[in-house]
Amino acid sequence: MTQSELNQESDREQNRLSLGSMEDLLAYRLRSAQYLLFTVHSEVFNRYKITPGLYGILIAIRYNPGCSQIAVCNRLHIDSSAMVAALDKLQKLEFVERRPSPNDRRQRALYLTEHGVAAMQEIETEVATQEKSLLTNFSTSERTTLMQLLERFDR
Amino acid sequence: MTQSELNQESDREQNRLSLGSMEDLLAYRLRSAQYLLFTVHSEVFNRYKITPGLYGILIAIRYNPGCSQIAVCNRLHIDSSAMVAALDKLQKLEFVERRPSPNDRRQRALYLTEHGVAAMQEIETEVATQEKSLLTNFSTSERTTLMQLLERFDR
DNA sequence: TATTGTTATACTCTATAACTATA
DNA sequence: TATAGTTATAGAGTATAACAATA
Repeated sequence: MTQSELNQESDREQNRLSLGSMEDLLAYRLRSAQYLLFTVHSEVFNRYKITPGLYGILIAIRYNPGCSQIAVCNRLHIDSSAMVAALDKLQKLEFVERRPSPNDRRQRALYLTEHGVAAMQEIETEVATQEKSLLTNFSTSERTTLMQLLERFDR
Repeated sequence: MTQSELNQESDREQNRLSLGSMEDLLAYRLRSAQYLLFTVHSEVFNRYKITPGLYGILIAIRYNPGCSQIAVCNRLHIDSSAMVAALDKLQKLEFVERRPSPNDRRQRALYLTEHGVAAMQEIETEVATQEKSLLTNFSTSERTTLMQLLERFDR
């Protein structure tokens, strides 16, 4: 077996091609860390038949009961036509209600159902627990530093 | 105008519904920061008719000339059938060549074309410049801290 | 006139299964 | 038997334009 064949073998086992300068890119590091979080959380999301995107919508409604669809769209950078399909799904899962808005008859006021509230409490707890266990080898000050640095990219 | 109408008005202007506990989630902060980076880089990617995903593939090939498709798939968590379409695009853009592998006739050895090498030099420079300008209000030590913390999520 | 939500549509991304040629 | 690459296909996500109801 030649040296180049050995390298290929080792690559295959480790799944580790070099990505050169990309490994020093913030965009790559963010994507890479997010991929890990996504993988860890996906089991919970699957169990409740939602996705990270739908989870964001549920959170927005949970903390802003009665908000309009467009408000959620703007906050989460979701297209208004995509929001229709997403809410249809969440309504079918009986997590969300669309009620007529008292202020503006064009708008729908969004609310979690009782079932939605209960499910969200469970999901939020599980997600938070998973994050904590992912951060066990980070000190308290490292965690706050990381969060504070990331917050500075908000907007 | 009532107080609730004022709140709605202010929400609309600021696009700022509260996301409650989600704002303390690492997963949310990562996604949020990544969205900003994605937005900033998208103009460059559009100009070269590529996407962040295709950029990752180009980088992998650039730093591992002659690598197989499956090696890139494994490194970047891309499905092998999706890789076919991605490489078809990159070949049509004349960024990439698929050559027969000398070691294993099942494999294709991937290489950047001359045009691909030139384009990648330009793109990598622009991307790095954009990141630098995004990080202007971070001190040198803040930047290294951020990157080192994020690296610890790598696998 | 402008905005909210909807539909229709199209395009991309992703994932699965079945196939081929090679090992 | 197993692997690399391909095709076909179906599902999800995303974006655009046109529309009805309402402001």
